[in-house]
Amino acid sequence: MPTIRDVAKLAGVAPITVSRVINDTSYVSQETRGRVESAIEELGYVPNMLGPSLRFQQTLTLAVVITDITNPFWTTVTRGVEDIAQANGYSTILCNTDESDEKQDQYLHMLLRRRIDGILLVPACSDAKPIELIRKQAIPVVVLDRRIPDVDVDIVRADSEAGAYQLTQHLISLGHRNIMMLAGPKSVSTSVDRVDGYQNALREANLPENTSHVVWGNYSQEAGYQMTQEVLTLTPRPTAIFAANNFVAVGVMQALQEQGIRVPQDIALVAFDDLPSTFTITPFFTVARQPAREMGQRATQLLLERIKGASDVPCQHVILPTQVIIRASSGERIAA
Amino acid sequence: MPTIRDVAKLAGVAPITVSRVINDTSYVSQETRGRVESAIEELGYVPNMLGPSLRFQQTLTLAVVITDITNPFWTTVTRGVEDIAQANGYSTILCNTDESDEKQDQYLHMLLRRRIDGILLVPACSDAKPIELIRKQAIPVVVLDRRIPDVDVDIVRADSEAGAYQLTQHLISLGHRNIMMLAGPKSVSTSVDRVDGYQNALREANLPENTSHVVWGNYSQEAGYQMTQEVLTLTPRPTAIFAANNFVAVGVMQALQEQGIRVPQDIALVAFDDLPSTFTITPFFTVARQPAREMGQRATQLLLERIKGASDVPCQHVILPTQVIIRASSGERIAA
DNA sequence: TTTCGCTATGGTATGGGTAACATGATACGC
DNA sequence: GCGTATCATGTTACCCATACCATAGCGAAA
Repeated sequence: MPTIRDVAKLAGVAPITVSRVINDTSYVSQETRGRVESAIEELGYVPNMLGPSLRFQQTLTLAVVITDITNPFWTTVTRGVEDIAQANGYSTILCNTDESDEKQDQYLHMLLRRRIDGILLVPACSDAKPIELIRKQAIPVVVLDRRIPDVDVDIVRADSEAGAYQLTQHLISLGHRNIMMLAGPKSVSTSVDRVDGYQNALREANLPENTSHVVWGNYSQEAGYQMTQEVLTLTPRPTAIFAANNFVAVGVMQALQEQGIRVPQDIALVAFDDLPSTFTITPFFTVARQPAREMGQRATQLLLERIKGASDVPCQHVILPTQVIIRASSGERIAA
Repeated sequence: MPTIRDVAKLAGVAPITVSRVINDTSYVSQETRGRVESAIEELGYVPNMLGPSLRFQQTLTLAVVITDITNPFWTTVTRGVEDIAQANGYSTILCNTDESDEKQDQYLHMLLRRRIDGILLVPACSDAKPIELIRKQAIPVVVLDRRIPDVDVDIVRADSEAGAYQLTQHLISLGHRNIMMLAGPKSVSTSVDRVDGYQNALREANLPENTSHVVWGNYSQEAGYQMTQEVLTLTPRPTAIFAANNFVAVGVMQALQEQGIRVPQDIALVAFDDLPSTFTITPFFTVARQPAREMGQRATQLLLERIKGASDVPCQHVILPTQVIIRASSGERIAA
């Protein structure tokens, strides 16, 4: 593969002159420029970034570490990241941890060895360790979507609590008094926040304490399916179900359909996270939609500011609003 | 950030000794090893890959260039790539071109500047240029999913033609004689192959020439929606529709539902590519499923062999079989 | 005429890890 | 007692692009 020296030799100039032609950083005569450009063309020269990366400790690379690449919510967040990264001349590396702490650790070490310039992290656990690991290398990091207790770090997330509060309120306003919450893992802050929002709505509606029913599981379709089967054996049977995310909601629907239970006639259903329109033939779920792309954009802007040296500014905690979209799955007002 | 020299100084040894401890490449006494390990721990030292990458022209990085990150088919292929890459000590960079030739070009140049070790490319167009660009830098490349005419290059793809042939045959066996094919772009080989499979099936069933009806569009839900609206104005109305991919199928369903046309009672529907089970509440579409994850794995194995220097072996063209899954959307046998 | 600024080009040092080579020390066999 | 194998550690050079400093010609202002 040709180097800048090969180009220089062919054009009869010094390497630095070739560099100047490529980056337009200083005076080069038209005549010399022409010779250099021909040489570049002839050799098919592509500059090697690794030299400057090593020299100037800057790789112009960001990393996005997400927990589930099959969830369109995360791929949409990733697009938001790319929007801003690309506009600022940065490339992105996408890492998928599958919610595994171990995989996350592997990826983080890999990223540190590569000396990437910044990390956008969706933590696989509510642990301070990964943040400390990154901080020790003085690499800027912005946490996405999830709170981490007892760590002062930049965070960009959606308002899970308010969204869950509104969804629950919507169900209550329709007359529901026995609402089942099918939550994600206890170790993930969004899951905890959504349960809090749900319980706050119940409390503020002055419903008796024992109306709160929460089943903890995880953010997957299988979990939604199993939790629903469990819930259907209860008496009295809940009149509404709150699914903590989109995958859980699909699992719920599968279990209900299998048992011949109709939504919303027999049981009302609401969920967090919208499903992508590219897959849902008829939008059906009443949901709290998170501004996924904007989350990615905001987080990346913040990260780039940190990279550019705003290290004295105190850590920010950006909370974006969710949007409740009422559709068929939550049904009409029911009799008391 | 500490370097190997800082560690060496603290441990009272030469940098190379630290290197030997980390990589276990030569003799180091237990006592020295202990001192070095403590120093690494104390400084929180993480080796900088950029040094060796520059020196030995090896970044231990592969790139996957896909055309649509929102399509789970491609994220599944990507997982297959990661399976093999990670097992061999390689990291992957994921690039999303959105079927744009220009974006593809930008990404490829970025990857070349980074001196990644190999590229898995889903070409955004049937053009030989991107391959030539990569080849000029002597970087191994394996093409995924799509044929490129007049270029000798390794390819791993699914058998679009056979899958389309079988799906069409299935419709014919159910009595359909007026089957509409809603294809992808003419510039993408899978689209062309699926049309060929469809037409071959018609021909072999000895159906009259004029039974072949193809509308060219692209692989999106919007296109499926629009093409369907167009098709519904035809007389006689087709009794069956063949959607060239999963997104198109969803668009078809939306258009049909809007017009109150039932599937499969009024129109039968088959499609290429399965929808992920995490989204589909009840699997409904009769589809030809491609072995996505396996495609990624096979392609990566091949790429790694090329990287390890099997450059004299002639280019391979791996074609994996598709699997036809018959579900409700294609319906029962109809009257002639 | 001298000084200054602008144009145009080049030499050298730098960054971090490690292959290749070099240097000792100890141990063992004959 | 000497050659040889093994253990243990160190020195130097290298990869590539470019910031920094240096050089020199030329025209214009002082």
